[in-house]
Amino acid sequence: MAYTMKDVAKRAGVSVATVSRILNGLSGYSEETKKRVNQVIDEMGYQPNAIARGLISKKTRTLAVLLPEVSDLFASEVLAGVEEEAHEKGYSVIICKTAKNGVRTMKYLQTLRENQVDGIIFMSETLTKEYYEAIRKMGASLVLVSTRSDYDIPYVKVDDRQAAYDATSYLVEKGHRSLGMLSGTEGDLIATVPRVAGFKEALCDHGLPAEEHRIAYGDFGFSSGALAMERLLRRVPDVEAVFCASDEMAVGALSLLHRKGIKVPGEISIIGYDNTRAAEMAFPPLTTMAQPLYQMGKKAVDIVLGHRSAESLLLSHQMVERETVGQR
Amino acid sequence: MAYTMKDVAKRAGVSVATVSRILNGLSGYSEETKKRVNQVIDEMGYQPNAIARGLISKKTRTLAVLLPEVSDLFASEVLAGVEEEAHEKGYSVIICKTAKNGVRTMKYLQTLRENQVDGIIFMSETLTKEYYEAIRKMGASLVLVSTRSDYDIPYVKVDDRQAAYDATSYLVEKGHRSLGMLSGTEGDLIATVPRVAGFKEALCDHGLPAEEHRIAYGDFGFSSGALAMERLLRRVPDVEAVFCASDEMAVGALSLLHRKGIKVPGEISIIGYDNTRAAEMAFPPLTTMAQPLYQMGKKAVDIVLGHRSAESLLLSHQMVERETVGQR
DNA sequence: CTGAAAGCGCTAACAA
DNA sequence: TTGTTAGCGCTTTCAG
Repeated sequence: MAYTMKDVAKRAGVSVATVSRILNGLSGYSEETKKRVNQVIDEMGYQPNAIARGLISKKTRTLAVLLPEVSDLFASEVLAGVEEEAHEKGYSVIICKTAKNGVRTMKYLQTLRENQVDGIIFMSETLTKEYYEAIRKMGASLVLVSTRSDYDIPYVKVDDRQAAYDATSYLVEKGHRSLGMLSGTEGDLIATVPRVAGFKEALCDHGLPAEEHRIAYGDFGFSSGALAMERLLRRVPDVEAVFCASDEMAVGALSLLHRKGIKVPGEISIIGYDNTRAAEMAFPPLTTMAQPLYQMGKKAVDIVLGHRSAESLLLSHQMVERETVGQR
Repeated sequence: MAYTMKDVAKRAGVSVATVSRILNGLSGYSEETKKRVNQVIDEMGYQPNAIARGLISKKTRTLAVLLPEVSDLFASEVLAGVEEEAHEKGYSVIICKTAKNGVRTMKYLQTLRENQVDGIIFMSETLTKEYYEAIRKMGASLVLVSTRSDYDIPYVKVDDRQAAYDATSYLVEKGHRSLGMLSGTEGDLIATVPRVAGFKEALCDHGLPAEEHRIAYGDFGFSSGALAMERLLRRVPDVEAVFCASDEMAVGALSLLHRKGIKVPGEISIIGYDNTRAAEMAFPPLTTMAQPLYQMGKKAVDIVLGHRSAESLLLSHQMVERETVGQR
């Protein structure tokens, strides 16, 4: 059995109250007793029990991250940022895979409540009313990452419409005139609609055709990227450059193009989105519209801990030029 | 303020002991009171407080995973398995990035002790005496993933030497005679030495040259793969097939080969290790020696929870044939 | 400057 | 079948 505060108190010849004060840096003891108590603590190798502390303080110094999928390049990059910042601030982080499943998510929310987590970081999904209510009731603070909601909840994300607009414009500036897009899940209000809007808007503003058939939908994944690219090729045989809604889809497209013997960027230019590790590992290295994923994770923690006045953050996107976009 | 058991007891006209019994499925109450209490619980939306429960039971139903890096294809795949199995068993999982740093690791271990985690899953690193002692003192159960130690601690991993042996033999069977290896960090007892040994052994058994200069060391990462491949090419210009100690290094090699205009598998065959997502996303899709990463995560949880009698598990590796190895 | 004592919300003897 | 009560290890008044 590990030592308790009582043991320390007894051995140091003081009361537990005094030990507690010293441990918590409060006032109310002499330098002398402090020294003595600290010495005893070292001798005994005493460590406070965070559970007991949490029972009283109602604070557990624990955060939870809810994400659709753990083994996902996008998510794990953000997660890395969360872990780092939380660690620096002295918090632990619990991971919860929602699998975009309502029942599973609610079950997690219940566990989190029982475990009294202090804050929740909710990623890449729509916050339903049910989720929102559950979180509100448990009294945890909340921040959204890469999504937003109608409720007044702080979020940290990139301006997707603008980023898509900029990526598309970049392609146009490189001289491409027949553009196409490999989009994410059709109808996805969070990650698809704004990007499609940005894509079309950029084309319109540049006086280029923006018909619906220039957009091939997928699901953000690698295979869907290859499939969507194939469809796009059929529908727009003269396509010169393609904006992809995720790096994974872009890499899928690259793969298909390789297979067909179509040169990138020689014949077709490809631009990705996210700047996950997949982008640097692609061949040729993928030019992409970067989201500051790691930073987003760190900022989310700052916000959820209230160090950043619960303000939403629109982080800036950035073009990362590698080798899949050519000049025409 | 959320309701407590006392509130429920009062409202249902029973004692807290009875409520507790009902909640924990113990015996000692009539069907009638059970019904009434449960109804009150629903009405009030009462939820037990796991912190208070943990204070008494000394069990928190929380597991921790210690890994060198969060945003790593290998680690996140294992992590996904851990999360899934833990969730099924009703446990939460805390992530701790060690960054292969002793101070950081010890700090985490202290936090974990204060938070009374029930079990620790320690991944891909050497368990130092210091770590071991700390974990033993806190009384958490422990399991090693993708590593092992001199202490008698259960582990779940693949037989690296054998897997490397098999991968190399596969290359030989395909008719390749001048082989090379892109290895991980030189001297790494866990992930490098056994694989190098397996590689050499296979070559010897097949009567092929296995000189040290056929092995180029890197650090398991993408860039180091490209660099190592370049070195290997200089040292063994006629190399026909290369066994890589990780998929990332293999993809790095692929990248360099593309750049040099060397055809894979036409001129050189490449085989990876791990079967992470990088393998399927590579071009050409990477043939690789798969480790059952997700399964390893799940098994680790089973072991650490004692559902598997603290037995070590040597999971079987498996060749995943894709398109980077040719017949000669 | 220090200690006694009352909880935090729950479990588990021990009684009844 | 039920209730009473003594803690779990700690924080925090309130006295001294």
